[in-house]
Amino acid sequence: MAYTVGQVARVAGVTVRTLHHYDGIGLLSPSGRTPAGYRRYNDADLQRLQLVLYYRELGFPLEEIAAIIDDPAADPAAHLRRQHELLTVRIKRLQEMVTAIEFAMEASKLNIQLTPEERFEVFGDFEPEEHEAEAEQRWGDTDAYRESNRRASRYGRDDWLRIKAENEDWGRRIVALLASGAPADSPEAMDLAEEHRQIISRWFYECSYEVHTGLADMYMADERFTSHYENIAPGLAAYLNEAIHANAISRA
Amino acid sequence: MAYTVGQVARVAGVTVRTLHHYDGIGLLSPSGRTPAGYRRYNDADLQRLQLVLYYRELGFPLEEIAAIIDDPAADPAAHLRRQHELLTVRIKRLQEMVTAIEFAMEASKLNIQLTPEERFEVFGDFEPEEHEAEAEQRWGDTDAYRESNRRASRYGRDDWLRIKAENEDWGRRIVALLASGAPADSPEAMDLAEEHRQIISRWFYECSYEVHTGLADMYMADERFTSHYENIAPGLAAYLNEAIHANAISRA
DNA sequence: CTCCCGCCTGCCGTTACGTCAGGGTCAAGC
DNA sequence: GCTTGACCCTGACGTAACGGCAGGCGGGAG
Repeated sequence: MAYTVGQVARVAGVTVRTLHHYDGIGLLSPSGRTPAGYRRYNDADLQRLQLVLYYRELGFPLEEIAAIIDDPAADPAAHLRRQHELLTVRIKRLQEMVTAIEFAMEASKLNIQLTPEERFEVFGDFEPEEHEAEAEQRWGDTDAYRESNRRASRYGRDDWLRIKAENEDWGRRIVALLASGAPADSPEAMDLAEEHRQIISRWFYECSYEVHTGLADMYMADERFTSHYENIAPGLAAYLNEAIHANAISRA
Repeated sequence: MAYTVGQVARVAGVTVRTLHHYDGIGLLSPSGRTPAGYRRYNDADLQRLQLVLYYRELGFPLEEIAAIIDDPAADPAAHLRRQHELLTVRIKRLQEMVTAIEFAMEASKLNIQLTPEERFEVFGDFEPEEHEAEAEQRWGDTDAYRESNRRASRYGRDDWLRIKAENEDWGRRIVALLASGAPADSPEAMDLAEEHRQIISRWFYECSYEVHTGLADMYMADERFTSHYENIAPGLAAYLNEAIHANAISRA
């Protein structure tokens, strides 16, 4: 029913010094002391310690942990639910890192060179939530968006490598075409626009000509997309936009 | 091809100060400087940074990370394999925490009270590896051991709750019997011994009478087991041992 | 009564940065 | 050519979460 520091430390897998520290900062003070001044922990203290350790494992600073635990509006069950949720989020994050590693392993086997952005995708501050929120706002709750998400979540590393390879191949060809001076409404340019549409259809969602031109206009309106294409080759964004429109008109 | 601190920081999701720090301690010094003294990072630096961040995420101290990365006997592929392995270990650990949480949620729903040991199972220093290594040494590569492991790995929280409940029920009854003064070779004691054998058979592995008596002797020889039973009630370990032997003889 | 282990309270050390302070740099715009 | 704002530099001190040690009391086994 009552435990000394050493016993608590052993069963909880922490050091005595840690318990002293938690006592010192008021995060976990034992419910009592012996006449000699020895700390005595009871079951309630252990329960609290368990909460502390879980939240600590999840990366919270101790001060915040104190606030969370002392929140009067949180019963034990609420903590369990919360920790469960946080744990699954962390696991998901680590699994993303695993797929990133697997991706890199595949890429290195195939001698594909990763860009810095790809390298740090899992760390970078592109903030998937932000991204996703923006995409949702922009795309709305359209069928295409949901379809894309549904399909994308099914792809494995091999698929992504294929997509990447296809995309890079296509990119090289349109850059070459732009450099060659062929106009954006030339048959070659329109063919590449058509190919772009089919890549999207094959891998992400059914992309009609109408949807395709809408996509092209969005590319132009969104600085993030234009800068992406402009970085590949200056003038490419506008060139692609024009080619997509020409293609849609000629095939309609 | 060459990046400033700020650019590197943004893409890698760290602060500029962190890069300064890594430079300061020699963990990651940029390959060059501009005439004005600005740090210039190239692709190789970014690659190294990526390694650093992965190992950091995995909880390694920076000094150790430097040693790992500068290990001449580790090519990029080896790092990928290593990180992959470490990540899966961490994921497994977190998943154990999840099952522990789920276990606690179930237990709290059913109003079952957890013991401190159970509470800290996932943290405690019982060191599963140590445990497992010992069990393997002790049990050898027996069929029973493998069977037990195979079955145990299939159980979910509900199963464990059932096992726990059954076990506690059995425990209460044998403690009561011991307290009642019934001798260890009384029919009641032998019935409880038989029940013990069947619990093991049902949940873990086929437990013959011979195996059962062997198990009982091992309990007696192993201080960890005896102290477990002695903690429940003094004299219980020896009582159970005797009852199991009596039961095996009478049914043989 | 002694011995050894466990507990106590300072107090300084360490890791991995955060956070200014004080001062140069660079590209853009007037 | 000059300003301006964003970006870079080097100290230097601060912080969180303990680790580790010193110096001293407590307590039960022999």
